[in-house]
Amino acid sequence: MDKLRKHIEEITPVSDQEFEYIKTFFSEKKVRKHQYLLQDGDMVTCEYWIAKGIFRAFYLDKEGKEYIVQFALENWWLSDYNAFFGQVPSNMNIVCMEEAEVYCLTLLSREKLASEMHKMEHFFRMKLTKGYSAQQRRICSLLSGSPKQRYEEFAKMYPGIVSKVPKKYIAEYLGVSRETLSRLYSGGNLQT
Amino acid sequence: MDKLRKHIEEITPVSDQEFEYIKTFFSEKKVRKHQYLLQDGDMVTCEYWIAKGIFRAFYLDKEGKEYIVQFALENWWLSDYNAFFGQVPSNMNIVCMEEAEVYCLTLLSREKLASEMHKMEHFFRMKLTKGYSAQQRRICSLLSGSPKQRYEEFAKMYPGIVSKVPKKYIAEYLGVSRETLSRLYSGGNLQT
DNA sequence: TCGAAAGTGTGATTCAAGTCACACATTCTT
DNA sequence: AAGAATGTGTGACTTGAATCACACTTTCGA
Repeated sequence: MDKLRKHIEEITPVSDQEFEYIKTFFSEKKVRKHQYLLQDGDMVTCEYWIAKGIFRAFYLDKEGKEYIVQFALENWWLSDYNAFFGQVPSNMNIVCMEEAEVYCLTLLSREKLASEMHKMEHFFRMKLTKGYSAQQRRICSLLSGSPKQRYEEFAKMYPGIVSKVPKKYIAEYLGVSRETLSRLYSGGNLQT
Repeated sequence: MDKLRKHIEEITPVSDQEFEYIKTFFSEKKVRKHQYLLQDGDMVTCEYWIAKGIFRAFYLDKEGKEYIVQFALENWWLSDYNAFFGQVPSNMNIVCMEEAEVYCLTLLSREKLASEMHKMEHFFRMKLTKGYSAQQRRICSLLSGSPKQRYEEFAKMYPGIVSKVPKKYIAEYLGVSRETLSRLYSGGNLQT
């Protein structure tokens, strides 16, 4: 749990005592490759903080095609926030892609923690702020960029992901076909 | 300012006294059609709450093509949050499309307000939460939807915008060409 | 350790949407 | 009230990316 504390203290310091209390809101969970953390249609009880591992969050259209909404690595928060905050059934799936360990926080715990400790409310707000910004950049990139630009931008931003997950998922994240993505850096003038 | 109070009280009640204090953080501003609230390259000093009017927030690529990141109507918050939170020069433009009145809140004021009043921190977090969810839905729609689906979804979600702004901006928001959008509901099987 | 499954590159073909071009309608502006 | 600017529909043409198809490679699981 030390890593979680460090993560929180990137935003706001907490005393030993405070952290002891914060800890009680989380529960630990180990997840193996291919295991679902969340499935289509489930109620979303928790959000997850990833201590270790890689996940992808995607949803399926009627034809069963996958679209990746988010990757998540160590130190990231992850859930279907639409469903989590709105307390409606999820339409997303979250799957483990690499042996993982996560801490779970229910919505109730989250809100309790936020209301009892101003600094945790602040922490969550700052995290949300950063996420909001990142999403806005992604929207810009989806709207304007050619597949090539999108890929380059993504590769620059998240080199760790590019090297660790199969290309086809990157393609799904970028909104291009696997083949097109492949042609981008083989035929194309792109350094891996 | 009564409307602002009402807006805040949708999330959390505030006493007369508290609201008097909150008010001091905002400054009022009138904006006319075509006027820029924010321009490419500016430092972003404020975020804005719209008491009245319509805005569009867009950015321009190297070729000068416009991409709409967000529309904003009455009761919405608006800024280039990337630049605002990160305190870097904006790469967005915000233009008034209909006679408006806004309240301005600087980053400093915002953070001061949030740190002094837990309930305002909560308020901002809740707003951010909603915005985050909405963006996530938009990302899904951009990734998966055909132009037609995207348009239908948008029209359903924001009927007020569809009826009030020129189609070409809707097209820019959806990431399709003006012509394609036009063909969607003339040739196409789509009710206006 | 061997067969199956998953990941990847590349060609051929198709097609949806972008681009260009123009006519007409609507609304600003002075 | 007239002319300019803006908004909108529609045709013809072009094109970039999706799709389909297949070979080869790597990884995984029993």
